[in-house]
Amino acid sequence: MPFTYEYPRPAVTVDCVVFGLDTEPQLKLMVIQRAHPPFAGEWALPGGFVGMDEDLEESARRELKEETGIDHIFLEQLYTFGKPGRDPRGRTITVAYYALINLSEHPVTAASDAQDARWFEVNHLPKLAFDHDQIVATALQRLRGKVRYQPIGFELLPRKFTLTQLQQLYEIILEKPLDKRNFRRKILKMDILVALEEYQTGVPHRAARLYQFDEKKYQQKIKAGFNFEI
Amino acid sequence: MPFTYEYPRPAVTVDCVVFGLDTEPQLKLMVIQRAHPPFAGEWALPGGFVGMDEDLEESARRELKEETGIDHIFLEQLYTFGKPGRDPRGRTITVAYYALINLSEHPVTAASDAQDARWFEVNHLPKLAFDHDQIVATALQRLRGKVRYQPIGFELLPRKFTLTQLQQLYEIILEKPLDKRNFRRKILKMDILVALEEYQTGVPHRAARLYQFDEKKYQQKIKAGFNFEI
DNA sequence: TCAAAAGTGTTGACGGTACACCCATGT
DNA sequence: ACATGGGTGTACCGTCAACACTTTTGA
Repeated sequence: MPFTYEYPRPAVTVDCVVFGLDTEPQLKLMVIQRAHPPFAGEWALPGGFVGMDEDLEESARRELKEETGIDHIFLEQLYTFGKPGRDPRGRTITVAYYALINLSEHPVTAASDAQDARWFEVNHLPKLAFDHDQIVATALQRLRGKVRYQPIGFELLPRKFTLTQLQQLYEIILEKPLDKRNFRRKILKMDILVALEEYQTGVPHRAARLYQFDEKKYQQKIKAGFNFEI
Repeated sequence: MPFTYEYPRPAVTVDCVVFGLDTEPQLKLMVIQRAHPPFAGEWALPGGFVGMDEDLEESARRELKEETGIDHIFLEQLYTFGKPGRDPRGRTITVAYYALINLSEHPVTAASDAQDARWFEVNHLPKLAFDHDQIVATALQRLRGKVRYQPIGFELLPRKFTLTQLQQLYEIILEKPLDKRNFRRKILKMDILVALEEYQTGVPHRAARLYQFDEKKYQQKIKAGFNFEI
């Protein structure tokens, strides 16, 4: 191999901040219990070393699948953390990703490097290994910022959802109440949802209409200069 | 060292996308001519390998200083690129940063690994080494997105500037004309600029008033819920 | 029939946009 | 005096925020 670089290298890992929305409704975070040192037995973000022939995102998806069973979800690069000393094994740089998932449609199974994989309410997280607290804080900040300008909130809901579910999602993430009538008017006016001829079932009150996010229509509108904003 | 990880590791580099605003006015990009293989003699972003005991941002600032003489500027992490094959020397992951600078206040001097360091108009860039075209494209996208919601544009101007300069800055970055009266009203209404009792000099027409960005006031307003938006 | 959430309109305030002329200065 | 950019106000329209009651359904 030409021009090979012969100096010591940092190790490179990926970590995944996976947010899920529970039915209560609450914003939750997926954490695993580490099976191996360092920090064996402690809670941490799913993640691991990047393979030599693996793209970064591919790596993140693989680790997530191996450690939690979660697959095929919205995943985006978040930030790269590399402060010397953040890993007791020696210099380690981690490329963090964040993911959004609908809790009810994705059962979780601990596997491989993890003894256990569990959802925790984001406001009641256990102490996390490494600098994972900081990574989660960064991810939350990103989520709060991004959810207002891009329609990523739908990733947290089931494919068919009610307007009240959607509103609660924004209320939880943005941590402030929204006006029902104004919210509905605004979101429907965007014309990126399809109203289904289907309704909630099993609720002890009037059943709400179900909606779906129309990705195609959204992409068309984007091209025409449309700006999503809550 | 406990738990040392003994598998092969990717190399890790940093690269800097440095934007500058010229007086013409034009948005420019700093590129260097590589002194060493691979791609010796070709144009590329300033950057290099991360030291084993160096934080990532520190590393980016060091490389920038070494290769271009530029120092003490606005610099933020952009994105991490790690597709296998992006560097002919073998697996290399690069953490890209972007920087904003006022051209007139920062003279440039090629040094160290670089034979030459130069500003190119962003719409007329030479072919760049590695995947640096893609990194620049990502940085431009980020700049266009961010400049509207955060007062980072001031980093591109001299400390004292006219409202017309500020407007032109936004017109160049956002690639669309803005209405003079509306722009002025909007920016002054924000109350984050201080109007100086100083004026342009050496212009063959009425001299414009100079303004300064008031960082302190801005931070105060942010805490009080203010949102910057152009 | 009661409890619980679904669904629906109007008004007033504010901010955005469009638009044209006089002023100050240096040559 | 002329050329060049500096600097200013108003009217219209659309969007946002505030606000309360009736309807539907299951228990």
